[in-house]
Amino acid sequence: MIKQSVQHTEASCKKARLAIQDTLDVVGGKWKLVLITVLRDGKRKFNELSRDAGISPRILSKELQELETNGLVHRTVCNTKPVTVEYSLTDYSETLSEVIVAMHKWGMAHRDKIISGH
Amino acid sequence: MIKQSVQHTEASCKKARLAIQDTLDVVGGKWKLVLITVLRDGKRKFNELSRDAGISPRILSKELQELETNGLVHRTVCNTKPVTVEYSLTDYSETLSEVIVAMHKWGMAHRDKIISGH
DNA sequence: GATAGTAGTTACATAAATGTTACTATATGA
DNA sequence: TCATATAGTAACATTTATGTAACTACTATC
Repeated sequence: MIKQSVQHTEASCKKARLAIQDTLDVVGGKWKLVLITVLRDGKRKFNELSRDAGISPRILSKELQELETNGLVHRTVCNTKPVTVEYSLTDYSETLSEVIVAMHKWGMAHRDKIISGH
Repeated sequence: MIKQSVQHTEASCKKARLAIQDTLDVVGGKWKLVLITVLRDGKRKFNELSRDAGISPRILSKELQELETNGLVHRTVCNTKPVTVEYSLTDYSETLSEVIVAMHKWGMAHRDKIISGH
């Protein structure tokens, strides 16, 4: 294996940090990735999400709006007796797969490491 | 390609969410991944990190302690004229590679998407 | 002895995130 | 008319994260 000589300017480093901060802005915080994980299992109604994720309506509403703004979640109003609203993942949210899988794997492995006592 | 029938209990979903929250606990927030990214470029002294990452000593100190606790960063006191302290990544921090690379890639792509107007 | 550099810490202040409770609006059926 | 269900929103409280400024302890050099 040959060690690549990577272009490594101060600017490129700054960009890397920005990219990571961008990702954290969109998907960081306590709930965003949790909601996405739940929705990967299938669409949910507002109250279902609230129950399934254990998140209060106020925060849920805010988080869903932000996810919608970033094109990750789609909101559908249904013509039901009392109006229901279904939230589902967009196709674009698929682009987050790698991130989610990587974080899932790492979280499991790290927990094992901690439990086994380093 | 065959669609796998994945074991998909409520418990396994809850675990997935926990794993992701674990990862966010260790590596989320405004600075942790930024510091790791900087340190991937090589070890730094305390003040260098403060300057390079644009983070105040108080927060830097706290973040470094947490990273050390989680086995991601190593702290070395050097026998220099005024004592200096070098911070570097541990071997264990390598396990975060996938997460970091995935977040880096996604952040860049998402920024491009936003700039190009969806 | 005074000054300056390194690595922090302390006390204080502010900002951001999250939580709790109660409420609105709409509609259905008892 | 009253109770119930859905999807939120509003007002308020609390907790957590982050920032700022000044300070300590140690040592070397002027």
